Amino acid sequence: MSTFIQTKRLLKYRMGLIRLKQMGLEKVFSYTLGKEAGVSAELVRKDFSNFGIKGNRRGGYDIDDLLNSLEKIFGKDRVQNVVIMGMGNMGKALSQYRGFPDNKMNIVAGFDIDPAKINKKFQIPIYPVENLKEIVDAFHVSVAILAVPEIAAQESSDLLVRYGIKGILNLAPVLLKVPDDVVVNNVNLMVELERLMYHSGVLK
Amino acid sequence: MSTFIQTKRLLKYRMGLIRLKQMGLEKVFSYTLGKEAGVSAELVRKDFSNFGIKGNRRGGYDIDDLLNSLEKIFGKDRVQNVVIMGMGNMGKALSQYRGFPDNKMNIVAGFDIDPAKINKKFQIPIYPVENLKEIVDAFHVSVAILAVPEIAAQESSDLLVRYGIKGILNLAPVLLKVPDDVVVNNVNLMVELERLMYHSGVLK
DNA sequence: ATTTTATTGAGAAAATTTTCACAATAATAT
DNA sequence: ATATTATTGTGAAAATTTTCTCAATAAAAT
Ligand SMILES: NC(=O)c1ccc[n+]([C@@H]2O[C@H](COP(=O)([O-])OP(=O)(O)OC[C@H]3O[C@@H](n4cnc5c(N)ncnc54)[C@H](O)[C@@H]3O)[C@@H](O)[C@H]2O)c1
Ligand SMILES: NC(=O)c1ccc[n+]([C@@H]2O[C@H](COP(=O)([O-])OP(=O)(O)OC[C@H]3O[C@@H](n4cnc5c(N)ncnc54)[C@H](O)[C@@H]3O)[C@@H](O)[C@H]2O)c1
Repeated sequence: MSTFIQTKRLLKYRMGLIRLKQMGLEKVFSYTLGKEAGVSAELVRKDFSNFGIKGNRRGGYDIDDLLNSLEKIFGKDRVQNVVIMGMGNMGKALSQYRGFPDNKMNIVAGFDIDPAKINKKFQIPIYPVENLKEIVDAFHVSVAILAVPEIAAQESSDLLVRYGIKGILNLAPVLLKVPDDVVVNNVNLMVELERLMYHSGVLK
Repeated sequence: MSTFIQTKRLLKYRMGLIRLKQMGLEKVFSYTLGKEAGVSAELVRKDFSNFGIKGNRRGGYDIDDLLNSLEKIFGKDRVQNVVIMGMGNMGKALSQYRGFPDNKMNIVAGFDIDPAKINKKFQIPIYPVENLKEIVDAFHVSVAILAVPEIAAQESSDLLVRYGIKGILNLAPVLLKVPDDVVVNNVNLMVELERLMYHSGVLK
């Protein structure tokens, strides 16, 4: 029913709705929102229907109602604490991203094994990995962003799992072995760039 | 036939094969590679079959042969030049990523409208956007990474398209309007983190 | 009030993706 | 040499996702 791919679209609708609302709109039709999110109108309606979200026949959907429904589904009523493992180029960039706090995702701390990276006055505090348990417990963190080098990814993942992390956004180009109750979402920017080259026909 | 989703898997196989080769292996079975890439053995075989890649019945696949086939498909015989538009946190992090040159993707330049960002001695040269055409022509660039703020994304995209870019890896959380002959690959890290939270059940 | 119109909601159909099942066959064992 | 075994390759089946269709219906027009 609620597949991995569907949630991606729902979150895109949410983004689109926020944008449309900022533009002063109050109502939206499946067709409009579909265009905003790059999806067919039928699929927009089917997605909402699957999640029990109702519109008004002929009237379209009320943007505020839709946003409320979506924000209930995606827990936007509560701030979610997140940690970053590996404060190199990627980790640092992500730690400064305004989009996260704007969306109730609060990066509480970064961790690194490199002593030179620790305690550098930064957007967020950076600790040695020894402090992981302490912070995870104190802030009730259950989600982490993994931004360590490929070679260290599995061992870092094991550490995160040991201290109770249940979701890992993995930026390292490796498949992590985790227990069944832990979810990994892999984002591989190299693969995305390679795919783009292939599909844009520049490799011919 | 060659869908968007399939290329993602092929590139994961490629990554897995490189890793297995580094570990000293010379042959691989669909089952092994599938485990490495998080895919069923049948699907591995079907994917290869669809792209006309052959193994040896009972003997499995020869890793070097497979890599050759894949590198032919993904043009790894030639270096591809890429530019980055927007040299803020994200753009800078990406410009320093070793993985790109290691995979024959050569980041030739970054562009920014902020004068303070220009010509700072950096991994790669950073130019004002006025120099875009010149660099794109000189280096025959057809693919760009877009890392400007959401508000500037469409206008930057228009500029890239005007000067002949055919593929855009878009990190900004907006859907770009581009002509039919231009391909956009959207990577939205916020959506990926939100999705992870949803699917790891931490929002309940 | 009644008719017309635009849009949702959902079941059915189509398309796509994944798995199943097994014949073909190459390597190994007897 | 022959039999056994493991693995590929691929059509067929199953599952999933997307599109098609159209009845239901709320808003707007008459
Ligand atoms: N930089 C990019 O643009 C980019 C793009 C795509 C993917 N990635 C991937 O993201 C990951 C991070 O890339 P990066 O460029 O930030 O690398 P980086 O080398 O700049 O940073 C890695 C950081 O991790 C730390 N680290 C190493 N081992 C650790 C451990 N066991 N525990 C905690 N910290 C540890 C290092 O000290 C360093 O600070 C890599 O896996 C890379 O492949 C990066
Ligand atoms: N930083 C992150 O971790 C992160 C994560 C996810 C998504 N993103 C997205 O990536 C994009 C870049 O994020 P960032 O954090 O690097 O932002 P940033 O503000 O650090 O950098 C943006 C850069 O773009 C430049 N710029 C602005 N308008 C421009 C224009 N018209 N032409 C050329 N350059 C221009 C700015 O001068 C700045 O240097 C944003 O769209 C953001 O939403 C960033």
